[in-house]
Amino acid sequence: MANIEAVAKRAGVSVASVSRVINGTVARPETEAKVRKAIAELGYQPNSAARALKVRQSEQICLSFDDLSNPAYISMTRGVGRILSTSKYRLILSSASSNVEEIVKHLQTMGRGFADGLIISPIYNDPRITKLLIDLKIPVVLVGTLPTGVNVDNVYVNSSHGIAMAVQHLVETGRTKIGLINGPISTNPGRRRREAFEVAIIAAGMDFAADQIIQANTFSPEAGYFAISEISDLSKFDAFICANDQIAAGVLKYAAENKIGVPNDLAIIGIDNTDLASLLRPTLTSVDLLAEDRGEIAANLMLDRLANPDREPKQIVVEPKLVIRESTGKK
Amino acid sequence: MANIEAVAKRAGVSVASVSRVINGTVARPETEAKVRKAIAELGYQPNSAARALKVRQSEQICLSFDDLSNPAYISMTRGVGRILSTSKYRLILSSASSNVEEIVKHLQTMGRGFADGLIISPIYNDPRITKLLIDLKIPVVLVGTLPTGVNVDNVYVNSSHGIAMAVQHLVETGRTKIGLINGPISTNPGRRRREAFEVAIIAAGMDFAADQIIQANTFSPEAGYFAISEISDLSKFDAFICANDQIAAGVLKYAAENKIGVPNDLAIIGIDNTDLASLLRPTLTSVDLLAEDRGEIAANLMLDRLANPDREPKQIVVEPKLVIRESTGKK
DNA sequence: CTTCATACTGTAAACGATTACAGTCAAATG
DNA sequence: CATTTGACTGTAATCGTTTACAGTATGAAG
Repeated sequence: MANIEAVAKRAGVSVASVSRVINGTVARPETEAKVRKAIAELGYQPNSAARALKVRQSEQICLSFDDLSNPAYISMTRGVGRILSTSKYRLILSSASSNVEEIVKHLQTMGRGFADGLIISPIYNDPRITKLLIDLKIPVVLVGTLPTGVNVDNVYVNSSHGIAMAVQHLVETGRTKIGLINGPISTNPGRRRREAFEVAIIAAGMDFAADQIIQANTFSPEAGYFAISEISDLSKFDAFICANDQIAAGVLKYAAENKIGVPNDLAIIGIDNTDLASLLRPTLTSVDLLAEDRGEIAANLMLDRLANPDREPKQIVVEPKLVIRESTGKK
Repeated sequence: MANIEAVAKRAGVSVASVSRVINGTVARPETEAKVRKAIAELGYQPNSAARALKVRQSEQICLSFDDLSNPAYISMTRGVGRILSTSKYRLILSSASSNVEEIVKHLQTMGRGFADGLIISPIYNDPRITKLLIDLKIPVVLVGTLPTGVNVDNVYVNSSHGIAMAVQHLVETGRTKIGLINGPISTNPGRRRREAFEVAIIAAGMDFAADQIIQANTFSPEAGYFAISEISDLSKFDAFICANDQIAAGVLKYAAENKIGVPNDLAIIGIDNTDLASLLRPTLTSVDLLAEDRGEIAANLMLDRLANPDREPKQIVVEPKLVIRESTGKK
């Protein structure tokens, strides 16, 4: 593999001149020509690791989240990508899927010279990740609930408000027996949705009982389908709020297969307002948590922080929107 | 920022010993203890770029594709991730979305020391990408149609066969006026689907006319919806094969909104057999192109190539499966 | 013709790790 | 007690860049 010295020798110039040509600083046209010729002849490609080592920058920003299958994160990625593409930074994605240890190792590597910044949206509240976020020497932007002790730029959505809007909408359309089909309680979103639901139900003047909450064990359609199929007496409910659109899709599927009328017998609300919502039949009322916007905001926070490393960490909160569709028509 | 020398000094040992402790080679227990203490006190984290420079390995594999919104690529990513997680390599994703120049720059950087291998599934047949694939000094595995002149490991799916199966299935269920709602003809999949469709129609003993093919301008539900809405006389068709499930979802949406009975008036077949297929109403018959399997195969090819850099490039072909659901019931 | 500014160019020292090789020291052996 | 062995440890070279600084050549000005 050719290195810069080989190019310099072949072109009959110094390594400094080669470097300058590559990086677009001053050089006499004929010097530049010689260098470019040598580069072409040797098929030379500068070594990024060496450059990163020397200039202490990789010009990469790492975006990390846990669930690639969740369209909300894909939207977030799109938002981040849009902003970053206007900057000199490249976006690289690191999706864990596997165990926490691996993602920690991965992020550490990133933090040690392979990335200049980390945007992370962890769904599990794992102490190893918290520690990592504290120890990391590169700027971090966290999307979601900030763990205690972590003092970094943060953007989160007021999802409690979203759930309150959903409950209120159901009440207004005549529902009195509202359930929550939640995602895993071990996740941040799962925990928050549970809390918010209880608060919202009580605020709406209804009684809250623990069995109004059904746990799905992932945020997937299959889990939603299975969760509703396990309910012994469906007549106890006339509406479900689902922890995300994916779960809601599974619930709708179950309803379709079991001739449960939606919205007549059962109103369904999803969360995230992903593309799915308008494709399903009936179309799905959903609380838009503005994942793409949050991605954009996170990326902007990162760029701002990179340009201005010493400013105080900021917290930005996004207000959700309720998008009403067919799945919550009047009873 | 602490470096290895600072740790060595603090621990009262040499840099070599520190390095050995970090990398798990021989060291006396008390030496190791001193080093670990110093590392902890200084919050030292080894610099990955320096390591990558010296050992000429980043232990990262880059997966690159053009359309993050397409669930098929997400499945592929899952397949790649599953295999890679059993190896020492980390997976990093690079999704272009933006212009070709940027992705080329990104991939070049990867190829220059930030990644040890590149798995790429390009949908556009751009000469700059072709050139990149030829010039790149790291192993490449290409998923999809191999451009001429590129001689790398390759996995592709026999999508023509998939389309032939779809046509045949439609014929068997009594359809005689079959259309193709294709994706952009400027993409590899778009071009191949068009060709395969024509061949399959003729092979089925029917006449082929150019106006049987409708172009959607992306592979998205919106594009599918728009494409079908632009057809002046829908009665010319009793079945559509759609270039992917996303487009099919848009078509189904149009059908639902316009009281077109599926499958009675119109049979619909998607391609990719994504999660969407079983969530839509009616459920969607779809040609499974086994994206996840292709991802696994690509990752295995990469690992094999990394272990064995001199072997001849392999080509692996995957056979699609037709998954029949409600959207293609008998007329 | 000398002097000086201008415009490049080259030398060499980093950046932060890994590792071949040589050195040290204690215990085991003769 | 001298020698050998084995187990660590340290020195210094190296990976491929960038860049401060010094050097050189050219033309303009005096």
